[in-house]
Amino acid sequence: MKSTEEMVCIKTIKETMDIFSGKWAIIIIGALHAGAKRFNELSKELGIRTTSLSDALKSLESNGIVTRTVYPTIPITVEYSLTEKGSDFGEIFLAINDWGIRWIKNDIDYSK
Amino acid sequence: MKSTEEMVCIKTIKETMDIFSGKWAIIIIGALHAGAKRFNELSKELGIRTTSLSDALKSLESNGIVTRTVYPTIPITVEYSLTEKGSDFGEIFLAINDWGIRWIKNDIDYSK
DNA sequence: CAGCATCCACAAAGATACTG
DNA sequence: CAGTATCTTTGTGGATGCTG
Repeated sequence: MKSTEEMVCIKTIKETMDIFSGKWAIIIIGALHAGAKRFNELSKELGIRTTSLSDALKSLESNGIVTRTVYPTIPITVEYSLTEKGSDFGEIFLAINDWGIRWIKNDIDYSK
Repeated sequence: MKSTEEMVCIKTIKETMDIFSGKWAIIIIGALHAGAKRFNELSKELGIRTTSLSDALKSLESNGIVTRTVYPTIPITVEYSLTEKGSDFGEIFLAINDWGIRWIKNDIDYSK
C-alpha cells in the first residue's frame, strides 16, 4: 500500500502516536529491533529506571507491539521481543534514525 | 543514504525524538505537509488550544522544522510552513500514517 | 487574527527501597 | 533476575481571559 496525500488521516496519526507516546516507547522498539533482549539488559543499555521500563513494556505489550517470554530458570529470565506489528514499526524507526543522521549534528558512535 | 542495523544509534534517536516529543509536533507537521497554514487554521483543524499550539510552533521553529511568515495585513496574517528539514520529516509522517492504516482498526475517513 | 499571561490538573518519569 | 511499592518531582497540556 502506498501513501498518498489523500490517504493521510489525522485521526489515524493521533491514535498511532498515542501508542508510541511517552519518552521510551520508540527507543525500546529500536533496541529490540536488533533482537530480543532481557529486562535488565534494556534497563542498562537505555539508561532507564526499572519503574519506567516496566510501565513502558506493559503498555507496548498491551498494544501488541512486544511479546514477553518467561524462561523458568533460577533466577527467572524474561525476554522481550517485537511482534510482527512491532517489527513492522521498525521501518518507521529506521526512517527516524536516518532523519536524525541527516539533520542532527552530533558525534555519532554507531556502536552505541 | 540507506539504513543498516549497524548504523542505528540510540543517541541520535533520543535527540531526534526530543524534537518531536509532545502531543502535537508530529500532528502539526502532518497538517503542514499538505501546505502552508495559518495559526487559527491549525488551531481549528487540529482541535488544539492556542497556548499549546503557540508553544509547539515555537519549539518547531527553533529546531528549524517550520518557518513563520508574517504578512502585514490588517489584521495581521501569519503563515506557517515546513522547512526543507521539516518537509524531509514528511517521509516519516507518511510511514507512521501507513503503519496506522495497516494496524489501527477504526473507521477511517480519509477526508479528515 | 494571532497570539501571551496566568493558573490549574494530571500524567509521566525519577529516586529509593524492597520482594519472589 | 525481574520486577513492585511508594513518594516526589517535573512537564505538558487544558481553561479562561486579555491585547496589539
